[in-house]
Amino acid sequence: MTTPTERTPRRSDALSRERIVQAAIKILDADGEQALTVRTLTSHLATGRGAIYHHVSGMDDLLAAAADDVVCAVTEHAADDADPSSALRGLSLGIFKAVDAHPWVGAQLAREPFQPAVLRIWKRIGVQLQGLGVAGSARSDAGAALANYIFGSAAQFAAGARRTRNETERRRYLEALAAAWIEQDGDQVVCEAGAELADHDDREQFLAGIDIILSGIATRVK
Amino acid sequence: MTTPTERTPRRSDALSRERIVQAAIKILDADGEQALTVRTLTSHLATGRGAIYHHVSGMDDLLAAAADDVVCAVTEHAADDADPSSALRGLSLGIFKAVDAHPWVGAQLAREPFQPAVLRIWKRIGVQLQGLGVAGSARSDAGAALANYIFGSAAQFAAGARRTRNETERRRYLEALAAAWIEQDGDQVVCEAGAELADHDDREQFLAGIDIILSGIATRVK
DNA sequence: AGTCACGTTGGACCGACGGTCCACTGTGTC
DNA sequence: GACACAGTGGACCGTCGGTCCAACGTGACT
Repeated sequence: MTTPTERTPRRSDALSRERIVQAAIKILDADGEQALTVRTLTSHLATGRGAIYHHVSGMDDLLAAAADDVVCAVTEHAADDADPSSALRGLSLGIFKAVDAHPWVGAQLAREPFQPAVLRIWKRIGVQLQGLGVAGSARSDAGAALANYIFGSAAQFAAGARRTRNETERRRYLEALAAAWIEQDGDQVVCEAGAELADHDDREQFLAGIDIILSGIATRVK
Repeated sequence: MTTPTERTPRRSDALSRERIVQAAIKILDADGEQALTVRTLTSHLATGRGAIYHHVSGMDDLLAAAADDVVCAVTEHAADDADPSSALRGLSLGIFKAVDAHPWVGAQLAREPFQPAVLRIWKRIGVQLQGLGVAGSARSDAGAALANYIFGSAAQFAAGARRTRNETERRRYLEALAAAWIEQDGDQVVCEAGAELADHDDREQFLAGIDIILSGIATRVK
């Protein structure tokens, strides 16, 4: 018979949602996305399968929570004092660094539109756009342009990082790719793009894209 | 003993890579991404499992080929005669329609950076940017801005379509989502964004984003 | 016309996955 | 000291992608 008295939450050590999420992040960072299974997780936590499902509803929930944890660290520390454009650049760079350090976050951001991590980013963008004087549906449009560009880029970086783990491996991979690409399509544009592929810097290119979008927004707010 | 003579490719009917890809597209369109398994595929084709792997290296290969088939129809029919900006808008709209009709393509485009379908899009964008007078690393930057925005948007649409299959269901879902969002964060920006969420038109917003990026590119080419 | 090599087929089989279920345990409450 | 129950962990389930291999039948060669 359930008494109407307060139920104490029992002991606070041992398993908890927070500990599970942290363990998941550790596995994801160390061995990548495909390494995170319920089995590896339970073995890291030295527990059984069922216990985990008392704190987390499933893999989707866990991945969303892990991504939110990483993104939260970025958005919280984002500077508000700078002017809105700088703040948006800073936010973007922060997300880039986070995805660079945790490639699985990039894939996760593109996977599910209304997960906490994504909403967090939308909100930060929205606040800064307001500071920029953009409002109404123009703000939605501008926010979507920035957010979807960021998510798209993040997904591409994540997929790239999944293939190559260090810089020389990456360069070799891109060169081979460009060569194969040029071979099967000798178009001039393809040749030029292939030539630049191996040389380009992901970070610089990503930030250049942010600047392009900010310029485009600026031309409409006047 | 392998004779040095030409080997004829045997009969041309029966199973083929093309037939397998078409069957996969039919399944993906009818029942979504998670419905495409090697088992459903073999049952649709009335064959066994091993036969499929003689024509397709695995699920990744199959999904990439299916996406390429859809994207190819878009890029081939894209108009070249219009001015570059219109051509880029037309290409974007074509991709939007394709993703709208085949949501799984959106998820696939964001999954793997150097699959054929993605390269096809990159190339079309590159060609039109050249027509716009953008060259060198500026073209890479501008192309990345457009492409990653498109891929990010496509992934978000795909995920949205995965949840809701008709318009009223979609509206109800978005309204519930906006309400939940506003409830847990009463910020003014969040409230306004939530209010606009249910009303906005994906297609218009997507095209507005393209225009923003094109404006941004235009300010740099002068 | 007879033989035979080999590309093709399809089903048995494998290990691993996410998730459910339930008997047990150890703790805080009465 | 007895009890109730949140928390735990391992057995178990169905399904997945992928491999393997014996059987088949076509087209090429003699």
